[in-house]
Amino acid sequence: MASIKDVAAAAGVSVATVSRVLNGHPSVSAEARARVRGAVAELGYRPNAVARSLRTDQTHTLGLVISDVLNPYFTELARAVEEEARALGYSVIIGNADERPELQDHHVRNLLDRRIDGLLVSPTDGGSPLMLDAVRAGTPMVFVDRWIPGVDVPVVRADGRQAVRDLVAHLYRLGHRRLAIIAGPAATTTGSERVEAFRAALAEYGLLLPDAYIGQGDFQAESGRRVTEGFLDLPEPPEVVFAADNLMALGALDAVRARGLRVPDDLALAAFDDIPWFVHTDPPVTAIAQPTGELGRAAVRALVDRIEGRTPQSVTLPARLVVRRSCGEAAPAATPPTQSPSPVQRSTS
Amino acid sequence: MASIKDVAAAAGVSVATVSRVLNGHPSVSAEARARVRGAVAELGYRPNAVARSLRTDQTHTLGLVISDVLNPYFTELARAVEEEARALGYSVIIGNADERPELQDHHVRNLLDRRIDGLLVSPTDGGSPLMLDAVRAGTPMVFVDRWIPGVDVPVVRADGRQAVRDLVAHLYRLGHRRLAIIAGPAATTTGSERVEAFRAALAEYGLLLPDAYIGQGDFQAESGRRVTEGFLDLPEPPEVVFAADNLMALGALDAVRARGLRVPDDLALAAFDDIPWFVHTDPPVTAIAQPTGELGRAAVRALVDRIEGRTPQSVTLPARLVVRRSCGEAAPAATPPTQSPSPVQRSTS
DNA sequence: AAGCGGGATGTAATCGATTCCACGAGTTCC
DNA sequence: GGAACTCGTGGAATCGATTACATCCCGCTT
Repeated sequence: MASIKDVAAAAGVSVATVSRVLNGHPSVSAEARARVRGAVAELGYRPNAVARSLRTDQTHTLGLVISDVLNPYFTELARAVEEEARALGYSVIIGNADERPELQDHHVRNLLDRRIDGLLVSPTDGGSPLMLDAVRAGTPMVFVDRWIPGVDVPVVRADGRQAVRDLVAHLYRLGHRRLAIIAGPAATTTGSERVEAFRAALAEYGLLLPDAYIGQGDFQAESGRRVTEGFLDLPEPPEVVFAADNLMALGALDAVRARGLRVPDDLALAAFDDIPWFVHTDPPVTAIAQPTGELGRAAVRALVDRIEGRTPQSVTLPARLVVRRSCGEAAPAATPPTQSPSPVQRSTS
Repeated sequence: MASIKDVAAAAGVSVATVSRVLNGHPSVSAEARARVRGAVAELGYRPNAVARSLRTDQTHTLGLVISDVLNPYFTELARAVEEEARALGYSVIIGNADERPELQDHHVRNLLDRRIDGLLVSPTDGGSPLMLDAVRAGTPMVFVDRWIPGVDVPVVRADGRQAVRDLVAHLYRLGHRRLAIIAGPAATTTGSERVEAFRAALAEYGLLLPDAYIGQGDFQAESGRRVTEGFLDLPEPPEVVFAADNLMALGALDAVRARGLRVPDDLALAAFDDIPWFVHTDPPVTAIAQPTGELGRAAVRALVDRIEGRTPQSVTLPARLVVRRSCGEAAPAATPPTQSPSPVQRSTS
């Protein structure tokens, strides 16, 4: 592969001049510039990004460590991140932690070794020493979706509290009183926060969230199935389960169906994270939608601000409730069969 | 950040010795080895992958350019690729082409600039000069899922012909005679092949595939919707639509539902690519499942073989039909409600 | 005792870029 | 006319690793 030396030789100039042409440095004669351009085209020369990075100590690359690529929420996030990064002149390397802390560490280490300019993380746990060291060492970092308390890193996330309150209002109105939740890992902020928001919303209606109605999941479909089976085996099963993410909701659907029961008649279902498929499941699933794309873009902007010496801002955006049919019909009104009439907000996807 | 020089200084040896310890070179005394190890630990030293790559001309990185991250098929593929690569000591950089040739070129160029060791591509089109040049220049490359005819690059893919034949047999048995297809872009192999396989299978039953029953899609949901609407507006609409990928099937579902019609009564539906959600849609969707994980792993093995000087093999694995309820019930037998009795193969997911 | 072999180590070249500094030629200004 | 500048250019140092080659030392053979 042609190097800058070959170009210099072909153009009859020094490598310094070639470099100047390539980087748009003003102090090059029009004639030299033309000769270099010609040589570049002729040789099909492309600068070696590895060499350039070594010299400049910049890779123009962002690392993104997400918890699970198979989760549509995270792929949508990843897509938005990549788009915004590209627009700002950065590439993105994605690491999939698969909800496993040791895999997360593997990717963080790998990305750090590659000297990425900054790191976007949605932590699967309370934070390994590795990540904390990186922060302390000054690696530009931003948390997306989940974060680690007590660490001085900007956080870009959605606040679901109001939406959870709307959800509980919706459920209460439909007559449900025994409400259960499939929680995410307590080590994640999204895991514990969603339970607390749910509990607080229930309290407003004088309802309690007994321990038996808190199932411990891990954000994967299988755990949703397992927890739901546990709920159904209870002497007094809940009337509703609220899954803290879309994959556990999928597992819950599996479990209900495997018993020959039906949603919402035998058990109502709601989920955190809205995805396109929820419109077409049987029944369509009521969900809390995050502004995923906006979150991804805001996170990139914050990280790039930090990298380029500006002051990054934490960002919190509201999530919103999207009512469908998985919790029961509010009123048998004359609406299209896809959507349910909603006092709160109507599904539009 | 500490460099090899700092380690050398701290350990009281030369950088050459440090390098030898790091790379497991035998000719280092136990004592020097221990001192270097100590210095490495104390300084928290990590080798700079950028510098190492420049010198060795190896990045231990694979590029993966996929057509669409939002398509669950490709995320599953990406996940398998990353896993296998990691097991073999490589990292993966994913580029999302979003079915747009110019974006694909952007990512190929970017990956090449980064001097990745090899490239895994699922081309969105017939192949840009850039990609063809890269092949000619000797960049190790393997095509996954889709490929470019006439280019000497190993291909790892699924053969859906038998499964399509099984699907048509299934449809014929259910009494359907007017079958339509939502095709992918003709520039992609999967786009044209699936149409041909479908046409050939129809021919075995003496059925024709008229032009009006071939809708031109682009593997995105929106095109599935548009094409399906076109089908429904025909004087003689088809009884079945076969979507060439899962996203177009989602669009087709949208279109049918928007008209207040029902699957399979008003229009039956089948899709290429099976995904977990198809079990829970209303109705569950009959699909052709590819051995996605196996494809991803085989592709990585082929690419790494090529990179490490062995001879890579093309691989073709069979796809299989998974019958659910979206084409109608074969026979009202006493089976669980989730699954339909199938003469061919039963859904197990 | 001289010579040889081999293990441990260091010196320095190298990968492909960027960039500081020096130099020569041409301008401008007094 | 000469000092001071500007502009275009090239030489060479540098980033952080790897590795060929040279050197030194120790022990063994003949």
